[in-house]
Amino acid sequence: MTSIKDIARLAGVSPSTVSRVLNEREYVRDEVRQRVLSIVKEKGYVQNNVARSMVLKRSFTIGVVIPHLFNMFQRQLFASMEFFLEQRGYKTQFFFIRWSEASEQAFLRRLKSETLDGIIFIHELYSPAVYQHIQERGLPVALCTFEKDQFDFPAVHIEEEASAALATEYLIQRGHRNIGLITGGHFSFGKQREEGYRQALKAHGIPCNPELMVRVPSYNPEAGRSGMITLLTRKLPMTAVFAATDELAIGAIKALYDSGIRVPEEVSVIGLDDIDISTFTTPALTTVRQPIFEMGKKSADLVCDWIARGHMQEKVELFSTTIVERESVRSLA
Amino acid sequence: MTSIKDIARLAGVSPSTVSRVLNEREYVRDEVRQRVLSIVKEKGYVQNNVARSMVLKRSFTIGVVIPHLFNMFQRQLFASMEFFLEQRGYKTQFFFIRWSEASEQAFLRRLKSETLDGIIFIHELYSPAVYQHIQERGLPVALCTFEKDQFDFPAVHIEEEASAALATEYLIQRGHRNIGLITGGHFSFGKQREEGYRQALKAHGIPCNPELMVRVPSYNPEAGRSGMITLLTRKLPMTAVFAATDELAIGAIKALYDSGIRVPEEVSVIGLDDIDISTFTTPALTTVRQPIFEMGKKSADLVCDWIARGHMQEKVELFSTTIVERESVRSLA
DNA sequence: TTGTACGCGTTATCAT
DNA sequence: ATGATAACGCGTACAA
Repeated sequence: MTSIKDIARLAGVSPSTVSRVLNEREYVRDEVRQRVLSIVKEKGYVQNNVARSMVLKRSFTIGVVIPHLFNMFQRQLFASMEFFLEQRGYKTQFFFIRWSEASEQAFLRRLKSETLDGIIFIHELYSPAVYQHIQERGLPVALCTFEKDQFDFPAVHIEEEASAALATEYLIQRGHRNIGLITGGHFSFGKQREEGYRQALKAHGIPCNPELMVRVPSYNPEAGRSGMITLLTRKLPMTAVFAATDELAIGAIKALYDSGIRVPEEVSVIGLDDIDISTFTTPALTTVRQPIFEMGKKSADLVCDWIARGHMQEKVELFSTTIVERESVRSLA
Repeated sequence: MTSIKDIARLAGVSPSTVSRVLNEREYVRDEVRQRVLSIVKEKGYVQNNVARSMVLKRSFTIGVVIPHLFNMFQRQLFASMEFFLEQRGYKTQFFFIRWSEASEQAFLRRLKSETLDGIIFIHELYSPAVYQHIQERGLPVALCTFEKDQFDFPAVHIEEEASAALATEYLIQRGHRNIGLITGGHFSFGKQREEGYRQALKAHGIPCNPELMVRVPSYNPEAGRSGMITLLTRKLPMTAVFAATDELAIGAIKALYDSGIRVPEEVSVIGLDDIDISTFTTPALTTVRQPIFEMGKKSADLVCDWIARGHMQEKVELFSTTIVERESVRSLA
């Protein structure tokens, strides 16, 4: 590969001058600049990033931590991040984490050996070791979709409880009283959304029936299906279900369909997230919209601004959510 | 950050010795090795990858090129790749490409400045410049889901035409004669699948009606919906539709549902890919299964073996496909 | 078995 | 305005 020295030699200047031209530094005689540039172009020379980040101690790379089996919501989130990160001149390096202590350990090792300029988490880690390392290293960071109270990291997410309450309330206002819940045990938001559901019920004087609630081990359609089957076998009166995520809702609708129960005529279903595919389910899913795109942008901004200014700014950025009315909820008028 | 020199000093040895210990090189006195190792552990020292790849001219990183708005099929594919790549000790670096000449150019520039050990394409580029660069550089490469005849690169994909013919044939065998097609114009596979559809029709003496075929600009559900609407407005007799991808099929089913046409009672729909979500549509999608997981593994193997052996091995790995019978196709008995 | 010296490609500092 | 030199952290000949 041709290096900066080759270019310097061919242009009859020193490597420093070439470097100055390439990085648009200081004053270089225009004639010299043109000469260098033309040779660069002719030779198709490009700076070696490895060498650059070695001396600069920067990699122009932001890490994004995401579950290995990321769902469609996270997929949209990180597409958004990658977009804005690139706009600001950063590359994105993904770290896929599996659901195990070992995987988190391995990640920490990798993190230490990597030269990152910043990092964004779309995935809540359990072991605090990683967060500790980041804090000690002073690495610019942003948490997306959750918070970590023990650490003073900026976070962007929605008002989880209020959003879940919004969904539940929507059901209540349409006359539903026997409302099921499908949520997950992992991650903060699963419990927070359950809490929102409880609050909405309570606010309307509806008793909270534990038999109407299930916690599934994951947040994907398969889990939603099994959760709904569980609810169904309990044979309780139930006219509506709030699924803590859209993917859960999709699985729930499927279970209903397989049992010959019509949605929304017999049972209404509402989700939370508003992922792309929710427009395309039959019936189309009524849900609560997280501003995914904006949240991705905000996360990117948080980290990039931190890097640019040299210090952290805001602590928490809360996004509000809105109901998206489609076809999966019926009014019990 | 603590460097190899710090460890050396603390252990009372030279940096080279530490390096030898870390890389399990040659003979190092066991006592010395233990001492070094314990200090490494104590200090939580990890090698600096940037410096390593600078001197080694290797990065232990495989690039994966993927469309910026990758679909669920590609998502599963690259999850599989990342899994196997990691198993073989490689990191994965993603390159998201947008649908434009400029994006491909930008990618080429990045590619040149990056130190990659190999690269996998899940996305067909138009400009040959990138392929040329890779060939000249002798970079180990694998193409996944397509081939590039002009270049001698190993490729893994399914028998596109045969698979499309399989889907069409499945419809024909169930008594369908007026079979619509929704496919896309971009990428080789769109045309190949169209060709398979034509062949199957021809093999059964069914005339190919251009009015029954639409080409949409993308392969996602939204495109599938608009494609189906187009077909519907032509008001031709049509009892079944072959959608070139599952996502297209999902959109097509949606359009049918919105028009009050029941699937499969009035119109049958078959897809191709068998992505995860296809189990959860209503009705569940009958489709042709690509062995996504295995294809991801094979792509990873192709590149890793090339690196290990120093030269390319197989040229093309063809995977066969199978029908997955679910609920979206009806027999016209 | 271990240490010394050099080089990888680049940028920053300091001369000139 | 430009060049020489050192430095980044590591691996590897080669010397000891």
